[in-house]
Amino acid sequence: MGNRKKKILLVEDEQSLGYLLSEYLGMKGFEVTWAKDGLEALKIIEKAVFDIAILDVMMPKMDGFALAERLRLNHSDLPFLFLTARSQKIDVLKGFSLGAVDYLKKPIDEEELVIRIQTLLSRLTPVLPNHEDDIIEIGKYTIDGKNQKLIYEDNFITMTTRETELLKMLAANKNSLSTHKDILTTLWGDNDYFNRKSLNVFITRLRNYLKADEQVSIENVHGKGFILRVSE
Amino acid sequence: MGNRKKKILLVEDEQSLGYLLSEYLGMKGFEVTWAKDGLEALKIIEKAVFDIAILDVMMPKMDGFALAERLRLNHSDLPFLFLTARSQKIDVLKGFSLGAVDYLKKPIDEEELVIRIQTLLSRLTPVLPNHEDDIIEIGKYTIDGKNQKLIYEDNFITMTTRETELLKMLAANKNSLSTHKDILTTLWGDNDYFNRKSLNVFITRLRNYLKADEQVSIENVHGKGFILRVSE
DNA sequence: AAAAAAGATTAATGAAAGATTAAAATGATA
DNA sequence: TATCATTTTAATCTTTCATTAATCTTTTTT
Repeated sequence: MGNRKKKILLVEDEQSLGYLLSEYLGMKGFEVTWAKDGLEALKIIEKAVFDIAILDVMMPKMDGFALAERLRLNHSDLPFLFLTARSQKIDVLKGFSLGAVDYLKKPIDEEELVIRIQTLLSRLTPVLPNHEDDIIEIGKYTIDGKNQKLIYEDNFITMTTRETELLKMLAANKNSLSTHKDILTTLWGDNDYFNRKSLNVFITRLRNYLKADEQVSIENVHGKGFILRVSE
Repeated sequence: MGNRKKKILLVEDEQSLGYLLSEYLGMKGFEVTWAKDGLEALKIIEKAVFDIAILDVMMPKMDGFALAERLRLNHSDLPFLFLTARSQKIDVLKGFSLGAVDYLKKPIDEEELVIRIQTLLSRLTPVLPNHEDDIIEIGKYTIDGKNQKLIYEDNFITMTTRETELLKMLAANKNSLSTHKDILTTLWGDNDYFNRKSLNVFITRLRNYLKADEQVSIENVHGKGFILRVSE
């Protein structure tokens, strides 16, 4: 049965540590793919299946948390563990709430890392059917995330990838604020002037899709972000 | 090795067609035995070994299907092909499920018949195992995975291995996304640029096969994969 | 109330993905 | 080895979609 090489996605911006870890883990019989930042990781993950991901928390642009959030949205079945230099309680909690399965503080003890990975992999193996349906109900709408459909009564619209991600993110905390910053770092990987403009375009498009049910609307909080409002 | 004359059992009640075919096939180097009905065929088959049988579906007393069933029971290694004037979907499917290797509609094109017999004889040598039926219904189509046939009303297409695998995979989760990644890793074993191009070619071919029933279509989800949609 | 900032809307653009057809390579058979 | 079916690669055309741009509206600040 599961005797193939386990695949690890390592996301680490720091050259020396990344190299060290990928070499060491490779030596230990894992198949390691090393991504230098969150965006690269997302691209890689579209093309291959991994058993576990190791994420550095501190990275430029899309940090470990933002990446984890993104992973939760699209690849909810991939377990991950965090590497962190910081070690405040708040960070740890946030990580676990995002679905982290473990936490390791830098400097890394390579042997311990391998042991943790192995126990995690063995523990997690039977947890495969975590492959939720990815369905969210919003008023009279149903968001089918997997198929990128927005279903209303007997009809459906095929949404683009960005539209789907954005709507899912808004829906995930409906009736409460999704800040520009959160949305942009999670979905775009970077919070700048142009991406914010882009976000506005998508908000307009979603509003269009959602206008059949007047119980549902996307509300702007000036200077802060957006709220997907569902009154019932 | 097999350079002896191939033996054909022709079961055909109609005098003129039976005569014509046995003469023609004899001329083409086959050794033909002509039985005028199912019962006679059974008697003959007790005494001699044949390479292939050609059965008319419409015969008095024991029709082609009944005979095929009987052959299955006693001589499961004898491949047969049907001749039929009728051409309802149920017939075609029933024939394949009985183990038919091909189907020919009357009026018979003798040359085509010879070609089909020859290819069947060469192809069928190792095909003995009579495993599961492997039948999937998609709209008005029936996918016969075992025989790699796509059946639509009175017609069928013989698909290639890849075509069949791909269609089966799409059909296995119809109306829901099959990602590039899944398809390519499962069917091609590797998810790269060229295989994806190859996949596109097969999608085009399948779309062609499927265009007779407009309830059935293969939908693209940009950047993600394909959905075999069946609207009903 | 005027000016400035943020947001909304519609349209234009360019790069990437997909579709299609044909040609070449591969692999099995005779 | 030549042949035939099948798959892959190539070349070309079309569509899709995120972004950018341009313009208009609303909100906030002064």
